[in-house]
Parts: sequence; C-alpha cells; structure tokens
Amino acid sequence: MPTKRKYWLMKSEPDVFSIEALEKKKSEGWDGVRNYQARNFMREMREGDLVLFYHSNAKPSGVAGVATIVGEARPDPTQFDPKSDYYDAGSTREEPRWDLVEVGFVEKFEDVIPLETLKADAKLEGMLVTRKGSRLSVTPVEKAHFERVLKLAGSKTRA
DNA sequence: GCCAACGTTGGC
DNA sequence: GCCAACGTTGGC
Repeated sequence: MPTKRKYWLMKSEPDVFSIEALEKKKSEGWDGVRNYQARNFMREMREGDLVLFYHSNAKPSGVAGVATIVGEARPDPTQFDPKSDYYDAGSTREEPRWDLVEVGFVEKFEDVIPLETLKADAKLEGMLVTRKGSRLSVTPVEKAHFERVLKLAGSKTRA
C-alpha cells in the first residue's frame, strides 16, 4: 500500500525559474532552498506528491500551475560550489546542510490565480500562503485547498 | 522603492 | 541563552 499522496506549494520568482521554464525542461532540481523549515518539508516529499507552482515577485504573484515530485530529497550540489549564489561555506559533503527535490511538470494554468483571489476565497481560509507576511518558500497544502485551487484554475488535473 | 515580517548572526 | 543588528523575502 503506497503512502498517501501529499500536497505542497513551492514559490519561485519567475525571472529565476518559471512554470514555462519547467514545461520546457520537463523536470528540474529545485535547488537554492536555504531555510531549514522549507528544507524539512522537502525531506517529507515523496514521489507522486503534487505541488502548486507559485510565482512570487511577479505581476501578479500567484499560482501558475502544477508540478509533481519525481525525485526525493538529495543533497543540493550548489551548496558546495563557491561560484554559486547558493554556496554555503559551512556545509560539507560528509554532512550536507541543504537538499533539493526533483520536480516534474504537470500543467501550466491558462491564467495565474492571483494571491488576491486566493485571499478572497472563503474556501481557502487558513491556507499558509495567504497569511500576511508569509515568507516560507515551501509549505504543505491541505487536500481540500489544493482541489479548490485546481477548480479556480479550471484545471483537469486530479488531486 | 518601501517596508513588514521574520530568520540568522554574533556580542555579551 | 538573550536580544539587537542585520539580511532576506516578497507584497504592494
């Protein structure tokens, strides 16, 4: 019996990496996460989990599509690379501090669901990304909230 | 560009 | 271990 699928939201600035870029590449290592809480959530991710792909610092910011976990947590190689923006001199190969997961493309929404819409939707009350000042780039999402966002997007993806 | 939120760092 | 200073995120 496989473990029950879980649901997540992951933020990315579209100037850095967008849903369009993921569509083109099919899958991508989600590197650069340098927050322990976000890292710990990534470690809980399992193949087949679904992800709301969120565009932050965008016009408008909001959910741009759906992704899925195709590879579970492993050390993020950028932490060892002195030339990388994500280099962490305090991390060693013996005891890596940061992980990434491999994320696969599922769907790009016809229109981004803006944060404003999420906040205004009574059915999404309590969703972490709608909380004022929420900066965490990886958060768990309740199944009901995930399904609601799919519905708002007119998505055919089945949660 | 501003600034609120909040995680991290470092002095003590 | 406390907490002020600092840096970053991210909406607006």
